[in-house]
Amino acid sequence: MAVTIRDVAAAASVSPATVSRVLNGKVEVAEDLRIRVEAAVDQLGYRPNGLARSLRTRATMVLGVVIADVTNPFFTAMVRGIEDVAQAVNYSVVLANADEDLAKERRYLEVAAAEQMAGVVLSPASSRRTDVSVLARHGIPLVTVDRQLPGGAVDSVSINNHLAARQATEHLAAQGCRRIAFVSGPSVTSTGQRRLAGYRAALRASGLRSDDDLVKRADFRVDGGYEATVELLSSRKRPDGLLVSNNLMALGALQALQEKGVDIPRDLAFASFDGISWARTLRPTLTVIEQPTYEIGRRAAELLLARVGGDDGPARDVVLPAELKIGESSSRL
Amino acid sequence: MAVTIRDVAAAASVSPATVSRVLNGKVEVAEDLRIRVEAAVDQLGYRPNGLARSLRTRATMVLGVVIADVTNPFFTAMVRGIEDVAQAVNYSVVLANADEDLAKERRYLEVAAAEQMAGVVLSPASSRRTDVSVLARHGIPLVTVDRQLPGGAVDSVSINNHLAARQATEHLAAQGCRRIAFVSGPSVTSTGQRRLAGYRAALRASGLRSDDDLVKRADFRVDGGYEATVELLSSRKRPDGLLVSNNLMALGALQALQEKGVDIPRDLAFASFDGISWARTLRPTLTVIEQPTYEIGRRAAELLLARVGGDDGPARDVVLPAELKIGESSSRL
DNA sequence: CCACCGCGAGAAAACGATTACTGGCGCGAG
DNA sequence: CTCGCGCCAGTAATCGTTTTCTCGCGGTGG
Repeated sequence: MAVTIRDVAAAASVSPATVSRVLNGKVEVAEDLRIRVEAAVDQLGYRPNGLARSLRTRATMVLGVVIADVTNPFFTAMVRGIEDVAQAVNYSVVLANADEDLAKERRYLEVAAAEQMAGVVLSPASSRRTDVSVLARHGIPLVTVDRQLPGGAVDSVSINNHLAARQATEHLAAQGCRRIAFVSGPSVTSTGQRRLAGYRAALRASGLRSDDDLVKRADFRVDGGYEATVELLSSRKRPDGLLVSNNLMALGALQALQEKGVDIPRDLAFASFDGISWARTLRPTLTVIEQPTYEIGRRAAELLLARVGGDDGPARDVVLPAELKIGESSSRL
Repeated sequence: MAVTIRDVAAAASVSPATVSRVLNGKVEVAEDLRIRVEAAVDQLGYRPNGLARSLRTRATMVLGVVIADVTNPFFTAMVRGIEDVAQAVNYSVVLANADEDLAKERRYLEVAAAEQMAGVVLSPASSRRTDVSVLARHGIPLVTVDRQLPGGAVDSVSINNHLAARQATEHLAAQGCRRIAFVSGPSVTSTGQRRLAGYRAALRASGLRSDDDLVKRADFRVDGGYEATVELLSSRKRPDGLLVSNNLMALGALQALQEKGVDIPRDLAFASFDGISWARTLRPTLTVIEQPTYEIGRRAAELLLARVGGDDGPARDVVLPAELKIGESSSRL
């Protein structure tokens, strides 16, 4: 059914080894043989079996990208950056959706190992419980993005989440907000932790009282942001500022605010992480901490390809600048 | 370095064959051997090499999904449907981003073939020039989604694009629009063709004159939608209705309309294909043709898995219902 | 009591490629 | 002229599994 290298060899009256040599072009092969082989190849429509090849060479030209949420434009934009770098050197990129779920994440890491992917880009579902040992065991390089793993043993690309959250919170404080609420991501992710810490640091720096009722943890999804915000608004003393720690939750929050008739920015100043590139049409325009998503992807891919190429220097943590873009949603002055 | 089945066999003092049998659980193996093997497996942390396994069995438990644009929530939502069905029967799903680019698409189809994926879900970049023969040659089942291939030889899941476009256009006409413009997708995609045809049919049915200046082709991306709309607005006789044939272009269109100070729906009634989940927070609310994205993914996966399972009945075209959801953006009465 | 049958486990072939090794040939140098 | 070296292509080993085949053992039936 499928045509193999032996079929080609037979058709060209040469040995399989010669066919292989022609195809990989590493060593010289006599002109006439090469021509016969090439003719046979495209007459038969031969495609090498990638599995067999990879099994033998112990290397694929495929990078795996295991992201936390495939429906989040933050991650998909990043993927574009990875792809562009990878394709330039002839690597393919496949995506897997871990869905913020440790079991799925693990499963896909095992797939990556089983398929002997050349390298993996991962945004770990949990800083503590994500287990990347399966990759290490197979010698597969890993770069984390957006989130980090403890120990500092693996390369990472991210932004300074603590600083970014702090700046955004201080911005809200500077706008006169006294009760600044925070919709946090899962505390098991490094970004969740650091953004929360940055928020708290900003409150201290601004001389504002930290109030546990003002912090809600959600799951980085739209519905979670919605519910967290509804809760925040149901308290006796409503917040007058709100920072949401990712884009999807921000959408949920906005909907909740709208439904409750909260006017932005008059009643509440609003800011969130991760612009949604398409939010330009929203009014009021949003104040966001914008991450260089495409660049994050690029850098991650570059780091990874360097490792794939044999670089075994110490782990690097690339920290890219995030920008606080102030829009109408937080302008109260 | 990596631990193989022979290592396990040696550790358990059995033959590799026995280890394989224990792991796959097909045939009975004596209790004591089984226990020894299992102990050795998790003492050594053994993971079977997927490449070798797939090479031998000529089958993987991986489905490939090659989509036209990974940053488009329409496609990623669909992926979730595919995943849920696949994971339920222990298949993994990997994504590839063809980027509406025939070369990249081809490349990923070849990767799918080379990796001997069990099946492929594809939204073809071109109805005519997309070449899926590499899959056929390897006997890899294929299901197209959102778009179809000519010949009716492969399973597909989509909506009735002609009807949907027609209904939306007729709705705009019923709102009193006389000059209804259309921002079309690439004419090389089946959806692009059919939506355009539906639009034209509606104009005829409504007794409206069809005017070529009212139709702009763009590329299914935000910027394309923006530019097309700017052009439409720059004509002497501005349209008073606009249908945009996908979600990303709709965003671009909205931005253009906003910048040009066009009031929706007073100056222009607006409708578009493919809801954007977060558009709920937009004012005015949008009139959209909403596709059952998750369900499209589910059905595609089910069809595909049936084929993987050996079903070789005639090709099926599943047509799911789309719903015209009327929002404020088109309500002029 | 022997032969055969069945069963369970090991030996070995296979999957389809790459690549180390081998052998033959041609050419150059001694 | 002969020896040897180098080059090129073919043979065969190899990657890590699965699976067929084979073999040995024990039990049963004739």
